[in-house]
Amino acid sequence: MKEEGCTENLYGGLQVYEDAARPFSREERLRKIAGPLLHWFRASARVLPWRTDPTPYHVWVSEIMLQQTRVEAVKPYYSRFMERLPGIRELAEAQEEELLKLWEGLGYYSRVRNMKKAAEQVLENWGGELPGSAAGLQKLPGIGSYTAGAIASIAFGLPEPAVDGNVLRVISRITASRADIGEASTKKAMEQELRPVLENCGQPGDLNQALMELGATVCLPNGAPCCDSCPVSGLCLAKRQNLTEEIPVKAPKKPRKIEEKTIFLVEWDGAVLVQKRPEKGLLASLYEFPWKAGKMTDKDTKEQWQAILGVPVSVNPLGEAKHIFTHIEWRMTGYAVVPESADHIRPELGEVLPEAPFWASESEVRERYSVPSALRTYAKWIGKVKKDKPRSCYSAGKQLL
DNA sequence: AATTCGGGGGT
DNA sequence: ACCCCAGAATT
Repeated sequence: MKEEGCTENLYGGLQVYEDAARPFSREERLRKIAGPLLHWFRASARVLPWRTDPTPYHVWVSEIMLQQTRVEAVKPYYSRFMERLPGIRELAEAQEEELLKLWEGLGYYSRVRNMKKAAEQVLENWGGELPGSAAGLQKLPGIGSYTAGAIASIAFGLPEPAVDGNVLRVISRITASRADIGEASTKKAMEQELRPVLENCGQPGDLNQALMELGATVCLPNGAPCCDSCPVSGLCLAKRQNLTEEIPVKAPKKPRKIEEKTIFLVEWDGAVLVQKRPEKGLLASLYEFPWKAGKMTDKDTKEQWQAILGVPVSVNPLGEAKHIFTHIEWRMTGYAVVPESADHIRPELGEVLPEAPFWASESEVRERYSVPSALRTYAKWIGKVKKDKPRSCYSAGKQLL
């Protein structure tokens, strides 16, 4: 019977079985997965942009982008990034604003800020080349135990573990471990267990990638593995004991905080008001539209902006939007605000608003300023709000004409 | 040991 | 809704 949600490419290569009467020890089991996994990986590895020429820089950039991010999402970002910043020096010398624009939409923006810092340190302390050891790599900002192991093994051929979410799931299932994969101690123990396996496999970079590739394409999460396609199913204790639904074990996460906000798209003469977010915290240093906590009415909005700008304004509703972060949920209400008169408009808003919003053209917002995806629903209205249209043109964020 | 960092796709 | 993702830094 075909496994639900799986493709039908059954694995027909090298497979290892064990005598049920004399099961392998935990150590033996892990040692024996290397051969089949390497064989499988060479035959079926996905072709990925960062695999064609795995220099330390290429592997580094790809691994940072891939942190908590799917391969498919990374591909276009990686290509554009490499085109613009082909080496460590270019990265170190790039402006933060341009880096954030290259990262726009990818999320976890401290990743790219840390990468610039690390590039500066590499020029300063390592002669412009990434350190060739896991310990040296891990001293750099943004490189933790996983990424250090990934670069060390893939780019330098060193037998270092690279334990990510995929590997935690794959190894937990193969060994039928019920240890909570959310615990740091579980990850640490797994890294130590994998060391001798990597030291004896001959191709540590490929084995690390094979473990991840297996997790991403075959040993899928949420109790939906494709065991018929798995090169190590004969060695997998979770499969034999029918525990693939139960393993891996992970503690539940706490609920999100809900924040209500009202977003203002203030447009005048082909420009829109934007402001820079604080340098620390959520979406640090990205650009946003002026906003206020809570859900405001159009009447409140009109009064507020007439007071701020010093001229009469018209207000059109842009509808509601929701954006879900890992730990916060924004529930937004948007309004387009358009001054009725171009005369006597207050040009410098830093005097009246602490966030100091400024006027930016539509093309500047598109090409220069990094705006978080959370605001995409409202950003797409830039340049489409015409004050000569009657307000009935807009209803619940949808253009009726 | 917990919390804080984004965003998107699959179920 | 809830899950997860080639995690790391900070508290």
